[in-house]
Amino acid sequence: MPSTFDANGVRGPYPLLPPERAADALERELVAQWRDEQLYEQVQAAREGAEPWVFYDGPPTANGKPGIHHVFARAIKDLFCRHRVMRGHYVSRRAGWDTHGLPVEIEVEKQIAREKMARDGLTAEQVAAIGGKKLIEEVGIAEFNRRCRESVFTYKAEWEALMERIGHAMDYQQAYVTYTNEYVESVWWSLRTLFDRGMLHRGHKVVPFCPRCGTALSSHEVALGYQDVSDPSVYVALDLAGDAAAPAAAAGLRRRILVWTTTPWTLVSNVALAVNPELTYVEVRKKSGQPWTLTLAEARAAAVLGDDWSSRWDVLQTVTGDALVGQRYVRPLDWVPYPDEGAHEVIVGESFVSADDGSGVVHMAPAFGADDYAAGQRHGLAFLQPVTQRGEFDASIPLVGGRFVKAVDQEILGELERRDVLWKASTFVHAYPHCWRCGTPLLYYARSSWFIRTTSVKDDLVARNAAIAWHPPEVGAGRFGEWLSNNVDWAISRDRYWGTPLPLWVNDADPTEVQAIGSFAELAAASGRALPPNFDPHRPFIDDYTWPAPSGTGTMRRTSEVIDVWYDSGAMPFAQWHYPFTHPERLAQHYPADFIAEGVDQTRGWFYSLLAIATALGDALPRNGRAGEAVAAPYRHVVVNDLVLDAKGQKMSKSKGNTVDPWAVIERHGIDAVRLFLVGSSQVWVPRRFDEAAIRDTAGRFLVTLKNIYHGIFAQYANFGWSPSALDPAVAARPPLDRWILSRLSETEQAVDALLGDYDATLAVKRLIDFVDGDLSKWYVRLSRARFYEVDGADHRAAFATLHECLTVTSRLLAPFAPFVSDWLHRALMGTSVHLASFVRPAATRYREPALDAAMDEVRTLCTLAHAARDVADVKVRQPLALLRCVVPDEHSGAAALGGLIAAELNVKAVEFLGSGDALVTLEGKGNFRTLGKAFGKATPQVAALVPTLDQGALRELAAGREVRLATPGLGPDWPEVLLTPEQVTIIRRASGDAIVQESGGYVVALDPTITPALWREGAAREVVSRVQRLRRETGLDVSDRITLDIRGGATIETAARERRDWIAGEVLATAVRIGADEGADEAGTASVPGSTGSATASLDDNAMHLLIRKAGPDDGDR
RNA sequence: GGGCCUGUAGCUCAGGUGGUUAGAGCGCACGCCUGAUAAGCGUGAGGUCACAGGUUCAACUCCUGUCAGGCCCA
Repeated sequence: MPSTFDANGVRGPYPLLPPERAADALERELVAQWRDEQLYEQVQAAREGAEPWVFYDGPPTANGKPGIHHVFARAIKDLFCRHRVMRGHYVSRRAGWDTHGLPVEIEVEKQIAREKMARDGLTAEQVAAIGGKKLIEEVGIAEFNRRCRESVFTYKAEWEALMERIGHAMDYQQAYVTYTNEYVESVWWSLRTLFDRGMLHRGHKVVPFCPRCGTALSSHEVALGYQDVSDPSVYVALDLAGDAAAPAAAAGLRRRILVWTTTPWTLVSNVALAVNPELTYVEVRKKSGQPWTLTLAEARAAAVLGDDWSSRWDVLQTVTGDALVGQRYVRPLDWVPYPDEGAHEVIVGESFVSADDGSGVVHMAPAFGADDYAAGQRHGLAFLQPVTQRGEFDASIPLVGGRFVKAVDQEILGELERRDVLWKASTFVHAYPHCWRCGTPLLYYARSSWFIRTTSVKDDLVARNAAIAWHPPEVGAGRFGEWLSNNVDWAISRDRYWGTPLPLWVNDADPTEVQAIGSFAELAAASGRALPPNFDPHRPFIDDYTWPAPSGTGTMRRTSEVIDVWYDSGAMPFAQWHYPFTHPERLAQHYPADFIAEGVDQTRGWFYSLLAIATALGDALPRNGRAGEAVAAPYRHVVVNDLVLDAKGQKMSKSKGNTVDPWAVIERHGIDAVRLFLVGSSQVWVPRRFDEAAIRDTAGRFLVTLKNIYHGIFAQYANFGWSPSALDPAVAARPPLDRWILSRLSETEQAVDALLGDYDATLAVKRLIDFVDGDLSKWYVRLSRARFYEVDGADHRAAFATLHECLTVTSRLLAPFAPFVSDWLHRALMGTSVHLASFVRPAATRYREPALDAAMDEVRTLCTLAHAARDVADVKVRQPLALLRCVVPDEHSGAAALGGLIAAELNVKAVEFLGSGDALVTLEGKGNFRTLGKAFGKATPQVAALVPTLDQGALRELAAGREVRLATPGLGPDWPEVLLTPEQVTIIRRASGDAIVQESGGYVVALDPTITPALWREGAAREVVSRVQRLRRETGLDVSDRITLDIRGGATIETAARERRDWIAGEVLATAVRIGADEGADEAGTASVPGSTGSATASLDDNAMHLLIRKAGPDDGDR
């Protein structure tokens, strides 16, 4: 039965997995197989009706190629979903696509620009000068949006192919798409709900603005674009006016105040200066007697004027900031006339002014800074806005009119110099936000925008966040929590084209009259027009829907903006189900999520938009509590992963050219190894280096070991006739080694399951690798190898049954991390897909024997010491020795019962365990600081120092568990004597006698290194076997081929060989063993079949030996 | 400048309610094994646990500060 061949030429019931088989090829076959048998659908069907476990997939934008960091994030999502499925849950895994927004528009805009260059013969610079918005409006919004809709799925096929290749089990067939009418309608419903609750309002705010894209950016978008740039650092000294009482003024000196800015172009719009009322300011004059003074913060003097400033400057006056408030000054540039309203050229007090940089005096341009704008509101300052939305100065401005503000630093500086107000100009490098798509430096710019009043639910946001289990917790409590507590209203409108249109209609005669439309039906009713069958809610079509204002005057027209794409993705919990329009019960079944996982860069992105929208909507969503009533979060657990860096620890970026092509990496290592490496190398929330050498050395090696165990130990021998059957001994009847590995297996199974339940994938991987490598491969298989060479007999069956169980359970534990090789293994062993299996076995079938685990640990420690002793003795393991004596800290541990394993592993004839009472043992005492410290406090070191002085009698008492009284003369009157308990003293037993001793942590071995002539002969016989086995391999024989063997050598060798002739024959599968010339050995080289003979000469302790093997023909028969 | 994280062997990382000799893998050296073989195994050498103070009988671990790196935000 075992030597049958199947259609693929594979022998036996267990398919072979040769180590040279490339992981990539094996995985690709499984990809195809899974597709053919619709494995994902099978898995989902098998769990239909089971307790749901809800997962949300953060939708990616498919207009860029997926990178290795996507593989990382998806490996995390996938593994927890797979684990929960195998745990018995129904896990819906609906993919989604984020399809709106600037990223899409930018791509299409680039196409349009390229086409225009080609068509009109323009250069890139000429096209860029036209500006994005003009370019788009030239082709028309309808055409532009049509192309956006097309472009958004440019890389959809590649995404889907990669996701399939990496084994990301997700439903891509029914993916939700944010641009669909259903999705948009749900988003409208939510916005109308917020509008009705008074949470949607129009405001005027300073926002980060991209002049090229012509749009404001959300804070999460700003976060994406910080770059280190060199900017001007400019000090201007402005003339102070008034205050004739000042000493310098009385002395007729010109008085100036020093102001620092990094944006000289905003000086054009300067209307005020701000000082901190609490800070101390000084007015200084050069000792060399120039006719002018400077005023600045005292704390900044050294930094601005030099560390030795006090030796070169006199302080004329020291005042606090509030004394400066209200004083007048002369603005640096007078190009922009003041409006009728608002104060100007005045010093105001503001607490945000710090003494950490600059001069302690800040210039205020309310149109160009959030702080400035707020100060402008507080102090009623004038508002100068000489800059267009394209970031260019109005044409009416002298010198710089029509120029981009960031490009005219030199002109401005020159003008300041001419006007004699420039004090000092240099440059400095700092992080400045840039447009995350086009790289243009952002401007802070006051403009009108629509906001969600998230500040009104701030407490609720914080409370709901507290209900989220963050992995790691510090992201939720720190990074995210800190930020939430400083929440500002969410600016959701964008002056763009390809996005969900903001469903607000405003009366063109009275902007305070606003209507929110919450569904397509409402739109039809309000506009009095039936919607066409091919209704498209996007621009520009939606803008055609207008109607007479309900108030009687004017026309309701849609406000022109679209919404922030983060709102789209944050609305996915309900919008993916077209809530509340279709099957509203579906949302209740899928809300809230049990689990989401994304990169840390989503903290202010999707993590926030999900929470903000859910909180703002409150009880408009099912199972979401009432606003203000902290009960629920839209996701219960979130696993946050950090960046994937390159091998040198550098951030990956296209510009550095150090990005990794996932396909190439997968081809080299297989995705299983890549996934294991990404998840297992360190906690996922720590940035990790992507190092291919490390993949090979860790995950790759682990998988090779696992395949070796299956192929090299299990399958090729099991195919001689073993398969699970009733003939296999019951677990309790198997040898200790088998029971031990099964006990370790059960412990690993429980640990991995618990760790995954606790969202700790990294530790789970490490536990599993430790089991396979440390316990199964390095110990169980190595010590059991000989048991796999036969398939009959109880011991052999026990070994096969044990290893079969270990491999089967291991494949299940591995399935969430390495879904391919685990599935291959499970199918090979059980005939079924691992992904349909249960993650853990029923508790009753998990064998545990903790005492055996502990005893085996001791045995392994003793073996380590014994190996070290053999090293010291310089006797190789092949040479048998007579005796090894062992001592363990607890003489009643179970290690002694496993002495046979030590004897076999160390090749010694006998292993003895010595107890405290043994004459060969001397005891040593050592203080146990942990227990001594509790009892003796400050006297601990003195008492501990006395412990080693205890005599053998006292130590034997302690070893027997009795207390000992100890006189302590040096300890003073408080401690004339102490009572030592056994817990306070660690007893170390040392074997003594004529032996090589190794000791560690209370474990001692003593090896007798004597090699008697009888032991030498036994060693020589083993040497012969070893040489013959090597010859067999070199000759290319199969493991089951029979041979004939000729041995010739000195008398000692031949005597040793004759003594163990039958044993040698059995070990090397020899049908005949001839020893010495008198037995008529053939001469080497007479073989007729090439490759079937081999010979070798070796020497053993100066005794030469000649070996000749010959493949036995069918005629040789058994002897 | 603020928030969060990190700093342990040449490299990648564990760990510890404070307690005796701080661990693993890789790499390195030496050796073993030879029916897992373009495999397997063992032993060993490598560390003032970033630095400085403090608390304590005892600090790599707790506290404070400093330095360096990372991420996020100003």
